[in-house]
Amino acid sequence: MKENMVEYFKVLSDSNRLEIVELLIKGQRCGCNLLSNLKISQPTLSYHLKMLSSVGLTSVVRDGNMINHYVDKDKISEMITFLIELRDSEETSCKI
Amino acid sequence: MKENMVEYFKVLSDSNRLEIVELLIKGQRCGCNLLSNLKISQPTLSYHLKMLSSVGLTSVVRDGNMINHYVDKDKISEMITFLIELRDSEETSCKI
DNA sequence: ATAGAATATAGATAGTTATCAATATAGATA
DNA sequence: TATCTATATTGATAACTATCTATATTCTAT
Repeated sequence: MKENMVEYFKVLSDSNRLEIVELLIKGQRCGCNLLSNLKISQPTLSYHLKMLSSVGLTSVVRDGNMINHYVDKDKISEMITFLIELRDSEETSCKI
Repeated sequence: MKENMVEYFKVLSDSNRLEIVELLIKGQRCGCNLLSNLKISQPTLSYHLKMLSSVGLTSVVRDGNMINHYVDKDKISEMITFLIELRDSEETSCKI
């Protein structure tokens, strides 16, 4: 679980990737659409999209020539759950 | 807001720092205490603690020789709020 | 004032990351 | 099949990161 979180945090710790997620969460899009909304080259976008899907935050579905990307909201929910549990850890836990 | 999030994600995207936050959230601790719970050198710990406090995720309070660190839970709450709003963004938003 | 403990800084380094230009691949369709 | 569009890969590079050892600083208490 925690190792997953480190991966998710890492992937979201780049402003271009976070922007991509913000765009995708409103509905799936192809790379060419994303490209017109970002100030990066196509290979760089491809690299970022690969990072996102490599940890499972996004998935893809082909549509003819285009490849549509979408966010797996369950992964976002996992992050939310993790952070809530982290925040609400009891102070009375064993400190060693 | 979003730039803050990128910073928070970056700081939490290292397993040692996430471990530090998990230890600190249960109650404030000094570096020497943290050190005994981690497999890193004292300077490396100092470096990580500085990263955490530089973005405001932790703060410090001196207690004699020791410096106690504690997590600012409001920052964790900010992350939770951000992720919830991200996840629940309406699909009907403008796609351009 | 000196000594000891806790913490910080400096300097070095191996590894990682984000980025690009150039090129390759894959799929659709004329 | 030839070509066009979308996407991926390669190779290069500058910048950044995590880590260490060695050393410095800071504070407390003797």
